[in-house]
Amino acid sequence: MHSSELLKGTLKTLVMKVLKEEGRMYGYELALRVKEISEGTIQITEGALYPLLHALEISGELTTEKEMIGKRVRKYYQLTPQGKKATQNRVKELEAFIETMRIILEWEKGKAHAQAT
Amino acid sequence: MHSSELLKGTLKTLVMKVLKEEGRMYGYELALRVKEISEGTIQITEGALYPLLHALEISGELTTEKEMIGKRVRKYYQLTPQGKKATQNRVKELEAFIETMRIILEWEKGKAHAQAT
DNA sequence: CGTAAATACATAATAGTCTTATGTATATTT
DNA sequence: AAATATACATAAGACTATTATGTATTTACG
Repeated sequence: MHSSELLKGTLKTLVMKVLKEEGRMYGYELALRVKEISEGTIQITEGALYPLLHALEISGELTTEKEMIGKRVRKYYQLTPQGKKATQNRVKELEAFIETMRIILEWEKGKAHAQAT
Repeated sequence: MHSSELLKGTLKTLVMKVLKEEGRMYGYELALRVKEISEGTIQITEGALYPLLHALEISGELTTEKEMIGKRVRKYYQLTPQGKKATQNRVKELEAFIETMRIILEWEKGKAHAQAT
């Protein structure tokens, strides 16, 4: 289980990335999938997930559809074209950030590091 | 320049890591070094840096020494043994988290990914 | 020489993001 | 029958960073 403070700032990107790959998901499913892919190390809490999804809907990055499963409402989310573009940009940004993190974590005083070109 | 929200949660680890490598630094120097190593993409603001250093001092992870440079006070920071251990743990945690991020970013629906063993 | 930029510290107000707690309700497992 | 899982939602609170503000010295530039 990763320290939760590390998740800050990356959660939105993760959710959007998974949604982009899956195409269409409901909230609970999304949380389970992230947990599964991360091998149990990332558990999205409901208090983080639902407000995040609502915010993405308001900003036009995803649309929702309600479905009745028995007597229960299930809310499916799907990225809009705008949301897909935003996801791509966010993913690129996160990849670049991760690369920077690696450079710093591998950095040692006085040692020059090779650069990927 | 990385989106600042990504920095949340990783800043403390970065600062401690750099301090561990350098051994002894003052705040301004630390901010410049991080900027330098990250090739300008991470700029620690003063409002984040100084409170962070103060908090690390209070929790016993670093000690400070004041030096007069001309008429100006300069405050040097140095990790305590406890701080060095904490840094190692944090670095390991961040590395594991980064690995998880990579797994998710590389994950595509229906594609199984090889695992490092 | 005077002004801007850099050096060097610090803190307060504010914003953003997540956790924890709470609430509701149905479905499944033990 | 009770506990757990499913499935949504929101409010209170904590934490972390930004932006703004403040002070003061030193260096660079025109």
